[in-house]
Amino acid sequence: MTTSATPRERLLEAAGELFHRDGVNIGVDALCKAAGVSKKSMYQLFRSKDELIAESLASRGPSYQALLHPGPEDERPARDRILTVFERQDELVAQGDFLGCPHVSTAVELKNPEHPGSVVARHFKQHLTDFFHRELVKAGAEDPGTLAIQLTMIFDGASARAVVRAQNLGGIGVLTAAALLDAAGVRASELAAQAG
Amino acid sequence: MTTSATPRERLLEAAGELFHRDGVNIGVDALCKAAGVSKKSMYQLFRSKDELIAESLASRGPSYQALLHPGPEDERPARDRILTVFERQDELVAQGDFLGCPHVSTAVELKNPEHPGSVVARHFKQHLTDFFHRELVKAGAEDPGTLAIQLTMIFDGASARAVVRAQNLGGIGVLTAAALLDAAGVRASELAAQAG
DNA sequence: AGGGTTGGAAACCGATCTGTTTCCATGACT
DNA sequence: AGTCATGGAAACAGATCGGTTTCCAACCCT
Repeated sequence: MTTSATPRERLLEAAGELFHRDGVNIGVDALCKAAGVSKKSMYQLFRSKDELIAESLASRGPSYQALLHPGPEDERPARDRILTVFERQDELVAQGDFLGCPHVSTAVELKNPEHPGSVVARHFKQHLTDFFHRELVKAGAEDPGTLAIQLTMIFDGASARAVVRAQNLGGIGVLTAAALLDAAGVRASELAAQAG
Repeated sequence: MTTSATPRERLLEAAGELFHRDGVNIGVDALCKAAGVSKKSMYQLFRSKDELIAESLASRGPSYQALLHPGPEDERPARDRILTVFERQDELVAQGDFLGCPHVSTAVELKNPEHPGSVVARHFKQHLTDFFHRELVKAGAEDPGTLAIQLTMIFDGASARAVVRAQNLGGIGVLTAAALLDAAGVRASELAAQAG
């Protein structure tokens, strides 16, 4: 029985997992059953299924981000902090239970870019790009704006490969991100140029 | 009325479009209505909706490929032929009616990698990788296998950006692919080393 | 013109969808 | 102990799902 935490938390947790595993077309009945919450309660806590989609995606954002990003206690150079994201992603893919980035998958399934869930997905991608951008500025990269977008693109490309189960060379994301950083002059030996 | 071509062709055409635009969860009724074909005929021509998904995806593969790949009459160096794929993709994205790679979207929605539609998607991605590989071998690249996969990954990453409507720098795919080719020594000035 | 095949329109099946409602068991507060 | 709010179980509504079947109009060939 899943009777810990509040009904709202249980719903967000179950929704986050089931929407990702089975797609956003999973029924509300199955969702509520998994959460141990009645439909009545669900519709008191959320206006609609669409709102639950968006809120569950948003609620899992921080933990997903924490899983990928290096913490502030990691004081290695920006280049290593950036590559950490791709290393962690590769680990998830290697574990075999990686179903693609939940935000991208949800946006793909929803189709409508105005859907609240698509908006959340877009914001999450922006957060990732912003992280890359901050680190690239620290590293003194020449065009951090473009490079940050390129890195995000590689991240999503690596996700897509996992989804279609394309032949996977382990570490292809790290390898490609590193190649781009090299090309941009953000080398391993580069000193972090703090502007603080 | 859509009464040209055979019912089978009309179905494949409508299915290819509607599955892509509305997702694979669109109903068989809507599909048949769009194709001007009865459900009875549909189920005489295809064993199930799942088979129709796979066959419509497969049937649109060649034209999608022709849209992206340079033809054999394009005798420019391999590097240019490779970049053509990304240029054409950028054009599609810029037109605004780009909903992501149909193969990746379908695989994302189906979840099950054993689904016949997912198998078709995987094969399509392999074809793209194979094209890159052939060109890279022609260009004498050092590690064509890895680089071909990296290019495919960039292709899918660029698709994902379009789907989530992330901030789009025009030509980010071309730019990134070119950077990778540069890093691998497949330069614009490189002479094609035909092994024929 | 007449016989036979093709294929569309639509009813039908049971299951499931989102969302609402009713009913009742439980637990907290006084 | 008695009142009251919380929330789960489940029936319900109307629509739609994938898939099957019936019926009939339109065409083919001789």
